Amino acid sequence: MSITMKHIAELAQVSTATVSKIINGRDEHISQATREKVLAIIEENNFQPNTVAKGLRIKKTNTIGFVLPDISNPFFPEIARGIEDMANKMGFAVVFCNTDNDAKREQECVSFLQSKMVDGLIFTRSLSKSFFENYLSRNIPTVIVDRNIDTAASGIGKVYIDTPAAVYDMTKLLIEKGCKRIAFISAMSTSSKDRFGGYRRALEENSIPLDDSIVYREHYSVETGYKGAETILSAHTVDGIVCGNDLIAAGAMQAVRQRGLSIPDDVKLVGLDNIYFSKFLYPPLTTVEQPAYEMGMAAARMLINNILHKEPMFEQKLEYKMILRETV
Amino acid sequence: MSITMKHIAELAQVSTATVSKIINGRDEHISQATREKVLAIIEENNFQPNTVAKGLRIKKTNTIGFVLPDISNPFFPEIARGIEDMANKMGFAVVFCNTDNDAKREQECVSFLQSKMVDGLIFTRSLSKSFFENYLSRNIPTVIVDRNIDTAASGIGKVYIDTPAAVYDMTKLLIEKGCKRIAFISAMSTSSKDRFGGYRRALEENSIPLDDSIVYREHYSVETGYKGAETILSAHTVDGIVCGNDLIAAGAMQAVRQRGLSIPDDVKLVGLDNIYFSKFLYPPLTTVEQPAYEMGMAAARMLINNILHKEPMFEQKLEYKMILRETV
DNA sequence: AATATTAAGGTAATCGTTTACCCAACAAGG
DNA sequence: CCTTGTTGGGTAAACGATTACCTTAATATT
Repeated sequence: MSITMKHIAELAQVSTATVSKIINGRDEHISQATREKVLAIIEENNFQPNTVAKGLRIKKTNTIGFVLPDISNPFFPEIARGIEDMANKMGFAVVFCNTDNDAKREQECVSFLQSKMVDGLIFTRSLSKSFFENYLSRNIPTVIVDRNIDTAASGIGKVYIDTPAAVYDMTKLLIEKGCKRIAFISAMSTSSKDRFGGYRRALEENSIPLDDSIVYREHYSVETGYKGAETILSAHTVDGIVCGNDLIAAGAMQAVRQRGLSIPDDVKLVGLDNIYFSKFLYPPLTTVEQPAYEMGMAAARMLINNILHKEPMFEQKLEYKMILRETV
Repeated sequence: MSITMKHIAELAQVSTATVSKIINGRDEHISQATREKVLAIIEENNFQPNTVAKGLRIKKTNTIGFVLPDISNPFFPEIARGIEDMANKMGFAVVFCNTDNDAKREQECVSFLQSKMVDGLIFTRSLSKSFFENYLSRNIPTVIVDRNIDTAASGIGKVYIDTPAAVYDMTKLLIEKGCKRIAFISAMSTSSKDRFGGYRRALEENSIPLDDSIVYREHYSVETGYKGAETILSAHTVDGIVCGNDLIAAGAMQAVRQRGLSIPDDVKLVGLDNIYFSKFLYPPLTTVEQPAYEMGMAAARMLINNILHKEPMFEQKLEYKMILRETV
């Protein structure tokens, strides 16, 4: 039985309208005396307006939803934190929803968040574009982070990093370091402009033939890294491995080491993401830093500016940075 | 301008009361024909009741709040995910709130969550007990996870692990492995029954004198681990280090290695938490697994059972497990 | 002096659901 | 035929805030 505006109004002997006006700064026509009295009573009773009721009334909840595959995947908490911090700074809350990369769950997340009247949505690594196209009709402000999906002038914001270029750079680095036979382990993807594209382009430009038998693609997970490296190394000899992300690199490193091969002498290896733990791998992983926290901030900023001031959405490409450590 | 129950009612030519009853299964007095018609229209229009309005009306939002220090600290996402999964399974949403270990922020988080009418709260590593005592008066169902705080029969639930015992076990392990001079690096804590207690007890029972100059306490962070180990090793020789958590261990391992010392030959080292990356440290870290995910699940289950069925809160101690890897 | 403006604050509808009651029609029992 | 019960559903008041529109009194303008 929490305290409401009505209680405050009674205590101050004014109407709830007056209290509301004071709280929301629409108080040009309220006397200083009344204002102070009401404010004092609010303070005294530790009154906090019910945001649920407010949200219902004004049809704005000052809440945004963040749809992500899995918060326990080490890459996402950084983004999440960036979103949270910026959102909080701008007066918004954020509610998370994990999809586990399942299209149905994703649908449910969106329905759920909409029923909570979120004012906007941030997606990361959204899957089905069919879903997406469908979803677009609902016109709720949306930004996608960390995926350069083709949204054809839809009014959807994007914050991303040119990962194919990063993979290109890393592959080239391996080539410059003398690698002749470079494997690729990453997640499966139907998109043409994904990480694999960067790998292929680097090989092409250096006249190294692409060899499907040393390409392994499954998920962005440690397990994929381990299995991929195992599979490849058991049948082939390679001197370099390009990993789709740091998780994969961690798994691959385990497999390499278990085969008694040394990193970087026998095989050099690069990751992508620079997650928190990459520097503690052994040897410390050479990777590229994706400014995850900044991406989160940028996404939240863009979204909330759109919600609040109708500022238009746009595409924002953030710079990555190669982190040279000891695996090459 | 989203679709509402009123639209559905109009389309079906019934009252909103009827629609509501059907949706909520209070439909003993609704004919099968009407039920089917309404359901079909709901389906067709993809109608989702507005949970904000519902929450306001029934004073239940089916939402719980999770107050934590920092989601980007690798230990928390696991708990968070456990909470989320169990909550979702039981029909609840969870909204997160990061406090950054700041008492004022913590207050704000609670106010914020209360204004969102959350039905219950989960805290982890809450700081100020003064705050806590104060807060208790508001009687909203609460459970604390991962901290054995003394709440004196307050109706607050607890899910925790006997970390002092775990630290005791780990210290003893070091002693059994032949360590004679064992440092301790952890976070500062005023609680008597914290990790330090386990360390001290193990030393006492083995007649090893406690030496304050090889005890370093600051935060649960990599930096603390690094600085602590540096500080201690620059002035003393030790052959074992007990670390308050795996983050600290990771930092300490860096410092040890930088001094040219070998792990585990020159110095043995144990952590606590078994975070995801501990096995990828070099060498893989010996630590104790705290079932973080299970803790999250247990906490959410206890809380929601209390909310839903008034089941009483209780204390739940979860078992830890030593994970023997290669740092001892 | 008559009128217009402004200051200060109140009234009541509204947001989308839920639910305690109410009502009508019909069947069964006495 | 009258009462009672049941079935099928509607009415309207909440929930807690916001806000367009009123009202009243005081002051300013012509």
